[in-house]
Amino acid sequence: MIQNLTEHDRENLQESLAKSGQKVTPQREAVFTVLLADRDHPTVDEVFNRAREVMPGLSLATVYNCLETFVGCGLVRQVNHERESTRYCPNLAPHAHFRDKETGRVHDIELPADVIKSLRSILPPGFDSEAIEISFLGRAQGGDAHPTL
Amino acid sequence: MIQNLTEHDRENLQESLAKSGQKVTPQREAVFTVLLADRDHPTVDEVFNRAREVMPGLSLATVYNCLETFVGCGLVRQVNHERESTRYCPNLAPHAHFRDKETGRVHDIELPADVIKSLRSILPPGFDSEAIEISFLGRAQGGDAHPTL
DNA sequence: GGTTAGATTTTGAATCATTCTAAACAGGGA
DNA sequence: TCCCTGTTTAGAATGATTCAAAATCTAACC
Ligand SMILES: [Mn+2]
Ligand SMILES: [Mn+2]
Ligand SMILES: [Zn+2]
Ligand SMILES: [Zn+2]
Repeated sequence: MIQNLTEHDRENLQESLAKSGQKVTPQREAVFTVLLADRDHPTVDEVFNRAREVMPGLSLATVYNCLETFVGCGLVRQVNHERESTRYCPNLAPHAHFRDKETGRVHDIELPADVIKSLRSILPPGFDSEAIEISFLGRAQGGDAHPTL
Repeated sequence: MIQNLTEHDRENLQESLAKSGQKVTPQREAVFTVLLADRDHPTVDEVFNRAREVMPGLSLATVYNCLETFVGCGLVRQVNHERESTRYCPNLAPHAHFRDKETGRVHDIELPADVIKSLRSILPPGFDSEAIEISFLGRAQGGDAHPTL
């Protein structure tokens, strides 16, 4: 069931879009709502199908457009694994991703500042990095008592 | 100019293939030679074009087949960045990748054991990782005095 | 209230890396 | 030589994403 955005989330959406001269539209609001509802790193198709439940006329191209817009605004991150469909993540805190080989599910893994620092430190002089992507592949046993939920 | 494989590299190829019941073929040897000649993380098309110089009848499908075989044998790694074409890397040492935003080139970054350890340590209990991928995005100024060359 | 310019959405076609299929090919025994 | 099996090949198919053009919406202005 898709809840509406909280006042806070709506403002966040509104302001982030405004910064790049763009507006809140019903489609953007629906797509953003879907992303915040289940932070399970959905693919475009998954977002599309979820959003259509509440906005039947929504088109796939619009979902692509909205997600691209959000990435441009810094509202969400793309998450890629090999050449599978791109997934989308509204968690803006620095974090790595863990892909469960068995379920295919993607989990967020908190990334402490000192680990980021130790990673940056392996770069030879002259290498200036503005983004680091870290992904684990393996199995996540047991329940879901982790940051994703 | 594409050199032949060293005796050592040929044996490595032969034995790795043999382990999974496969043989050295002229096509596989050509593709492997190309991978070892310039460790610049070529795409399939780049491998194809380089290999054709020495084996004009080679087909693109065969390059895909050979590379898939090598990945299966553990002879090479795939390197992906977002949804760009997959690149191939014959460096089997644990290493991260640095993508230069300006040139598009991919550089190998040595990955010390203690950094790997500190990364594993951020996984919550129950998360068992068998592979970690790390990629930096940024600019690599200056010469090429780094592990790639 | 109507008009208009610009942004947004929609549909359907195009792209393109990759995978698939089925037919040739190779080569080491029987 | 003939067969068996793995390999290669050409071309078709796939599928996520992007593109192009027309339709729709919105907000500002008259
Ligand atoms: Mn889980
Ligand atoms: Mn360089
Ligand atoms: Zn995430
Ligand atoms: Zn590499």
